[in-house]
Amino acid sequence: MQIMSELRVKIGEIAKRRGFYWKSYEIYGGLGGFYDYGPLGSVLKDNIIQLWKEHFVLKDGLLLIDSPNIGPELMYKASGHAEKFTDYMVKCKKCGHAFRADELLKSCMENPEKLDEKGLWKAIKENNVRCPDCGGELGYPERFHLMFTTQVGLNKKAFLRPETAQGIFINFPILYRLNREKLPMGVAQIGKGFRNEISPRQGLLRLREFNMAEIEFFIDPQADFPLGEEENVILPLLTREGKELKIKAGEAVELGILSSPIAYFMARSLKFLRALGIDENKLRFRQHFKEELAHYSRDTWDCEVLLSQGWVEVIGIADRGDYDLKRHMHYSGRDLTALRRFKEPKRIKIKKLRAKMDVLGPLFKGEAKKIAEIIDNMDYREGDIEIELNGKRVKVPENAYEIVFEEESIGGERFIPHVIEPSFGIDRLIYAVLEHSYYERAERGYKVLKLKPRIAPIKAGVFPLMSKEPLAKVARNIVTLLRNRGVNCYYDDSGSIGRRYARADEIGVPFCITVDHTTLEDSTVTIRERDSMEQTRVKIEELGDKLINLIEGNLKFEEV
RNA sequence: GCGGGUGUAGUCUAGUGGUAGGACGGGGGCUUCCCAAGCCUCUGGCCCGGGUUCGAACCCCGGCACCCGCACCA
Repeated sequence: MQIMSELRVKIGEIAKRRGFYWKSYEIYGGLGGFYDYGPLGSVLKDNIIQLWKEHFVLKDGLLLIDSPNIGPELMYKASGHAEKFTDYMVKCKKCGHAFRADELLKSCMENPEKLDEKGLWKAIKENNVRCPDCGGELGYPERFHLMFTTQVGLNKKAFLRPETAQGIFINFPILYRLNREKLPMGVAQIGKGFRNEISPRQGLLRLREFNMAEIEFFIDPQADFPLGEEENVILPLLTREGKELKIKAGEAVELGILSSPIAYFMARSLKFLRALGIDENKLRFRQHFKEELAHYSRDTWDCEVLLSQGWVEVIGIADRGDYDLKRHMHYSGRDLTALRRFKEPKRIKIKKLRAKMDVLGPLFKGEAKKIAEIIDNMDYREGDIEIELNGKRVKVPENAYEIVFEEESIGGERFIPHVIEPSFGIDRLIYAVLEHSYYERAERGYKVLKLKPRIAPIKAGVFPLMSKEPLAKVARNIVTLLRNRGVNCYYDDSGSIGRRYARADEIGVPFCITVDHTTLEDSTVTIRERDSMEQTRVKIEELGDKLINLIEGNLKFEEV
């Protein structure tokens, strides 16, 4: 563990010195839980997001949306966050120290977390709870919100979103239509989330403003969910009961350990992490304990990665059931259901009532039309009917309506879709990638980030062997040539060639191009591969193609 | 939020009541120089605020941040 926490320090040191990330607002003394991404970190983040989009949005055919960070209070009442994302605090009137109200009451009652503020206040008084620090009298419970509040316009209360998910749920009807009213439907959103953490520590791992990539996958709970080619992916699981197993996705579903959609997204996530360069031996899916589940969740599996601080959640795959759509339906009054189509439309014969206007007209005069409408919409019944009209009870005689047989064709039934939510913590992934990529060569504490070429912020360094003409000029031309091909590269002629390789290795540059004296004779340059430190010569005119193929993974270095 | 620790150049660090020294890095230069080579040269620092003092990087108080533990947490 000693070595592990040294690793965290080393990553943090490189991050700041070379420009991956650093604490925000340092010149004003800093602000906890906020980080800046520097020139390298921003590109690394972009590359990871780009890979995520390819891996999920493109390959799983997801609908990508982008909704606001600020949302109205009512929406967060509906989502449950306004209520559940709150803790009650009590402050000591004497020493001013603050405590969580339910914590103080734990010793004298059961389930204090279920109390509202009045209940808490009553319980504190009844049990004569005093300040644990000084014994002073405690004040009235106050809310401590894990959501940041703000105001829209003059006085409309609003929140900064704690997750991007709500922006997807509330748009379900539009998205469902855009998906041509078909399920399953996956919707993705990449953006920021905000949580006013009580104690944000550990660098990028616990931020108050963080980047997330979320998928809300809407399914019909009654429909099959085929795993396809993910069936044989081997998943490392740690169940709620503490069982550790490595098992094929398909088998885990058969044994009832996982539901199909959860197994599917585990397999997909595993492949994504592999592409990022996460060490597969330091990765597991851990099932949440019952009491650990978020208020909206019925089952959750965290994908955890072993880092210097222990196992850290980087992805959460939650079964949110129909919780969110149901709540938003209730609070907004809108229809958020989907249609489950029958294989063949059902034809049903129904008995209905139809008003006879020739009888109703003379009987009820001006009110006849309204009464007829009510009768037409009534379920089948017999005998005289009593209906309410403008607060009055009205008796409609049996002969004022007739019974008709109608045949209706019903194409399907409406239901509230269930949601599977794979949620990715981008900042945590960035940190995990850095830790898992870091190693030192035997000589002189030489530091290397073995970032995969696809996500490495800089793909190539171009060096003249000596900073002399015409070598330097040729090297500069190569930089221009590569940039025109879209390869992010840089020129460096400072210090010895070894030092330039070392600088490049430390920030994960996968390939270095060197212009030497041979170049002047036959227009070839060397490509040096970062991890093997081996070199090969290629013609300048082939350099662009070969480098791009190396970066994309279409070509292995040994094949060049 | 509680308890303990820490805060000196970009990074790591020496110093301790008389306002800072090193190493590495970074810039420029020299050396036909392929894995942090050598030489010359330049660059740059006491977390912030208040107090004690003739004088504070050092002592005291407050703040901010970081680390360890507890608690909390998607």
